[in-house]
Amino acid sequence: MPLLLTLPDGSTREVAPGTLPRDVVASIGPRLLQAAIAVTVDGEVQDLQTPLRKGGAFTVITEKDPRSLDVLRHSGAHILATAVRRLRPEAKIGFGPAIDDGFYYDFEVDKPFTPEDLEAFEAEMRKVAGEKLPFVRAEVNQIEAKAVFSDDPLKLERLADFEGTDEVISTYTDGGFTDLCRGPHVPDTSYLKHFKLLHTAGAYWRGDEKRQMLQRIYATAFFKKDELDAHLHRIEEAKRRDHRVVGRALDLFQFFPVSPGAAFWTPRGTTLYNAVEQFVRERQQEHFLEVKTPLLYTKKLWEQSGHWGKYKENMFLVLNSETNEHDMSLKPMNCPSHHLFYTAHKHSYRELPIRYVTFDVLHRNEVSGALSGLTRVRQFAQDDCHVYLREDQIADEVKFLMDFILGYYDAFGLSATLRFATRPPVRIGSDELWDRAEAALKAALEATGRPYELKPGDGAFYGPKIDFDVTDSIGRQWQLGTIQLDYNAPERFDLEYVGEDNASHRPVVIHRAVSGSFERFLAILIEHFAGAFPVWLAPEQVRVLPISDELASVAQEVTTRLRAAGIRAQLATDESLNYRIRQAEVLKVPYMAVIGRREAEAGTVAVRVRGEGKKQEVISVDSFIERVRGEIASRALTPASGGTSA
RNA sequence: GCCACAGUAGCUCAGUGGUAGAGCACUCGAUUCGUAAUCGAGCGGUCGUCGGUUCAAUCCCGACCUGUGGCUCCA
Repeated sequence: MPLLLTLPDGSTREVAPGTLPRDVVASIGPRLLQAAIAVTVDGEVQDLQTPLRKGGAFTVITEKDPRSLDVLRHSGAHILATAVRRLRPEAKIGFGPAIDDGFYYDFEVDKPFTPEDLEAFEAEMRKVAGEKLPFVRAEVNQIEAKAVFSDDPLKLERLADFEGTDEVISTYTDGGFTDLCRGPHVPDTSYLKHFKLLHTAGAYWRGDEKRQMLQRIYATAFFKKDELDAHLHRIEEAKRRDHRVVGRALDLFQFFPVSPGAAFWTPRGTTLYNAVEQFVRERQQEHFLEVKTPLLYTKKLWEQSGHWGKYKENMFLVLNSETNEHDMSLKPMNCPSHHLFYTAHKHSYRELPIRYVTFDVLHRNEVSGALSGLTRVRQFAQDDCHVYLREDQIADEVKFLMDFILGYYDAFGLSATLRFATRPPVRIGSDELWDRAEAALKAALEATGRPYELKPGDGAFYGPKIDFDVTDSIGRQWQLGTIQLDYNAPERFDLEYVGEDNASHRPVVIHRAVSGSFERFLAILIEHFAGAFPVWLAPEQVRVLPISDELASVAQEVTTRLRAAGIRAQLATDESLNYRIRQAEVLKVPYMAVIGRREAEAGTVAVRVRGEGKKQEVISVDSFIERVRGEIASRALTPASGGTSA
């Protein structure tokens, strides 16, 4: 039976099964063969030397197709392994896939790799690429494969997974190096031209902390030099924006070893923190009920909520010195305390939905290796809300919360992607409850008409959720907000409302966070704006700069007026004018109000905008105040960045 | 938690087996300045902590603490 291939122009080809795509492409045109990286058959990417087994839509993938990059990078991983094996023949090979921004390869070695090793490997890779070694594909059976990889226990283990399946086992060889591999690959090693080894890291074999630690080498590769350069530049840009670096430079927060994973907010940082928190409060004023609840609870509550069983590892337990037992814990979540509030009264169906919100501090005992700046901490606060509602209100409520969340991100110039996460392997509650919860949330999500992605198995242990992944100004994604549907808590806490029928019913609970944790959200904002905050967020909004000391009293008066108008202004009289302008620029103060003799006499200020250099504007103090107040009140995203200047 | 790397003045960093330096910051003095660092002087460190090797340790070794990059986007 010949295979029928349909080309993009609608024409068809009949080829014998086992024909190589290379030959099909060559028959279309030799120039196309030169440009070809791989092909797709019926939507599946395969390389030019894997025999065709089925027909269907046939397209040629060139450098222009983003999918070709994965092929190149996967081949890059093999070339890395080839180079490592030449220099360290004893290295056992693990896995080496393409990943989002490049590729990696895992090795088992006695001596970990040093930075010098990396340089040597990279040089060797350039040699391998220069040798233009073809990637030769072979199909083998179990017995042959075992023989090929007899010295590579990790490969043998992978091989064993295929035992008893009808999976086609294939190997790829470039030069003297053979790897167990599904492909696809570029035709030969010379395709790898623009690449860089980035760093090493430890990685458990198969991600299992009980297995041995392998040495992973991370790298990246591109078809074009300018793309590689752009990528490396993005890495540099991310470093420049790193909230830990910016946070120090702008004096926003610090950490002390005496409280690992818990931030100390400086006066400037606290101002920023409060500005964000106040914004949330204002937005929640109308439809939410803010409460404050204790930080410390008895074990009994956590047993009831299920945390004691499922979440204890992450909780800070408090030792009772009398009984020598851990019978209390700092709260890692707010839900139980909100449930208590709910149960304190009888509720009518007419009251629902009820929305409790809290800004309380939470503690989670993250493992030491997981801590990282403000993005992964042990103490943090959430803009945490629990909604108690009737099942028939789910769709409206999800839409309401979703609009609330998306509007919030919008205020910071952040856009969000929606992800729907379903039941995880470790969970509480019956499958029937999960069926209902997932169906209800999905229906609500689809009723909003917004596009979303699926994350199977990624739900919370008590329910499915919608996650909001936000993209920042340099294209990185962060998971922030969440809407989680919970049918379990109402059971566990015996939550009830009285229905129209005068009978008792179970409400549903929705867990909602918008910022995720404030700590992490502020880290994201710091990086998103590169420290150049819009006026309403800026810790210091205006710096008043008299040109000489004789104008100090006028400048002081202007500063006082600005402050009286609710503007965070500071007067700077030290050193030279140039020096003070530089200080204000470095601290990314949005506005500088310069006052010389002319301004003092005319009752004006020369307004210098952060990042815009000498493009100043002389306006009256009154209109300057008006302008800044207006921008603060509207929470405008001005003055625009300036975040790209060094 | 595990692997690798790092820890020198408040910050950024240089340096050496014979108990340490720079720039900025800070203090003082001079300068009073029209848009990104005025000049000079001074202060400042048990070289993360504890132990070991050594005649001698900030440097070599070990442990600990803290931080940084990671810890399957399955061959």
